[in-house]
Amino acid sequence: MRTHYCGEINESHLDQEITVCGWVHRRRDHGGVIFIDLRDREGLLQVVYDPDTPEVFATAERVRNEFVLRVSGRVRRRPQGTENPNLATGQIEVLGLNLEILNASETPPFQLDDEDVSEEHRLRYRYIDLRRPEMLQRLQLRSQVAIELRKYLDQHGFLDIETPMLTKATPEGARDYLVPSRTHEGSFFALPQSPQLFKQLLMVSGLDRYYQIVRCFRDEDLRADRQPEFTQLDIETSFLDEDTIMSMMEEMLRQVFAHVLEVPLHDPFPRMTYAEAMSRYGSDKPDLRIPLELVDLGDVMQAVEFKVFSGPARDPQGRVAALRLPKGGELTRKEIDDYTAYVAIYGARGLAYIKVNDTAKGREGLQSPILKFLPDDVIATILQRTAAEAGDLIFFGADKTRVVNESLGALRVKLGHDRGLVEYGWRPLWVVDFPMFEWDEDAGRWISLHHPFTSPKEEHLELLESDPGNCHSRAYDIVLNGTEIGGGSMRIYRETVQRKVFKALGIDEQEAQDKFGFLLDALRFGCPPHGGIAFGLDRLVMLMSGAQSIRDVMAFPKTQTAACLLTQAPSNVSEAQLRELHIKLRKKPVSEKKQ
RNA sequence: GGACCGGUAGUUCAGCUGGUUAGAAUGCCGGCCUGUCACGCCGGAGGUCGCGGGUUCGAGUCCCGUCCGGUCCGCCA
Repeated sequence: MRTHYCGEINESHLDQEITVCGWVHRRRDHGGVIFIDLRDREGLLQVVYDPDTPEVFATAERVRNEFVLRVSGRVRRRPQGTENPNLATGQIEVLGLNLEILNASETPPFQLDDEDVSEEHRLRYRYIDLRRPEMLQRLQLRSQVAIELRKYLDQHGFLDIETPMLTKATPEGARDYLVPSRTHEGSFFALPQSPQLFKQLLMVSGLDRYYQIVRCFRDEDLRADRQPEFTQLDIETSFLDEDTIMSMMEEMLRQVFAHVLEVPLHDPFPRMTYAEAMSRYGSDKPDLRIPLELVDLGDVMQAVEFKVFSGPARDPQGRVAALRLPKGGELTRKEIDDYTAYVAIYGARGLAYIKVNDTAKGREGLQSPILKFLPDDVIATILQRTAAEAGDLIFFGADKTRVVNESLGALRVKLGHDRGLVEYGWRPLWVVDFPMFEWDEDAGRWISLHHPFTSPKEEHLELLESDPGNCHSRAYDIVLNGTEIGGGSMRIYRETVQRKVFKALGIDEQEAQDKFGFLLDALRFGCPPHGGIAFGLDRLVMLMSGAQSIRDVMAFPKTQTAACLLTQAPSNVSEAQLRELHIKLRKKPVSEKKQ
């Protein structure tokens, strides 16, 4: 019978006899007594065994680290001078009167108080890694966040409705995880990339406020914030417009942050158009904690002799922009070279810069290999627009707009972190007014920026055919401290509009019918105007817990090659299993990986 | 598909321009210690240097390949 958690015992239990269960965090012998620090998910409690109880003392001597114990004893104040201020339970201890070894343990593969254990070992022995207080707290936080989200949504009339895990492959978007059908030879289910279409169908049904905390699957390469299976808070509503949905979602997040972290978030969250975000930050998910901004210089660079600048300045697809780094004059040549290499990752062919020594002296107060290419009036404009001060460094990007945005946008974030410019706090932001499409060079067609079910702006409906590139959508993303934690949109609810969007995407009638016939059908049977949003729960909890990767807020994450080190999945299966699924392997599977 | 970093006792790491018996800390085992709590002291065990090949009189170290872990680009409607 468990009566208490170790970490819960406090002065209110003084002189009481209590029973706790837990793992031996550390056993020490000293002065003829045995000290056992017993650990559970709530914390540590020190239990003392002395030779006055010889039988129990003998058992205590057999105890090793990570043994599982049930301990009974009397709570007492620690003797004067032996209190441990580092422990929540450090003022009291338990005089052990009984001791049951529930299970022994081998020496664990790594020490729980070692913070530098490789992730490989942590994942291989995840069940031990999760014993660490840091990991337990993250999972507890995750649970609290989920509860607060559910509470808010329940109070606002949302229904939690489950949708299929075995569903239909989607032609657009990420790669699907496929599941072969045994009963339909040669056919496959796909695991859902998101429940997008099912939640829209629920709107057709009149379940006008839906939510689900749901696993989603995407067979794409991994990142620190991307796992092949991840959890989404999926939401859809009918008859509400985007302003209403956004303010409702804001309120939900404010409530979660207030209740879980006791942190107030802005009210309301600021909003910014996609165009402004790209222009000022080179990113559609700007980290507003970093006080650096891109400044456009295309207009003044068109006439300069320096082709590196004038070329992109004259190119309608090009951009010339500056990024001022306060006190950047301190950077060494090596550091600047490193940043040049850094922006090269994003396709930038160089990283021009000007060191500002004295703003009053004009050209003479500056230092840069490119100065000789720039006339005085251009230099004056640069200094004026960037608001440069003595000691600053101004970086330049000049290339295709996409390359300038990605490279300077990434540089801005890196400089912010490297130079300690990231401000403390939470900076949520709505990004709105996205383009419907972007041009895919390789495919030679337009593709959805959001997804094919996103509604175009009413006033842009005609542009679907005449000028898709300038057609904007009713989509909105929510960004927190530079991480996209959610995205949503008003959906298409009229069949004719949906057909036009498919057409703009190069999906012909036949394919539209094959892949999305059920949706087009549904839209004909009284589909209400609707819209929603989906939050990345892992990313949200990662930010709230200060973790560096979503793996740290998932109990059993996968490695970068999408493998599970704990179970050794994926693995080979028997010939018989494959035969039932009508699958023939072309090659013999590679032999099992070594342990 | 690509770039970069890493892989050496159980764990975290050091190991220089190649050199003879591969080290430290911690953990583990044994002994000592009358209140420890990162206890302390003494002793001990513990290694296919990820794997394969090559260069060399000689490889943990250099070269090639490969596997694994990580960060990133591409990819992620």
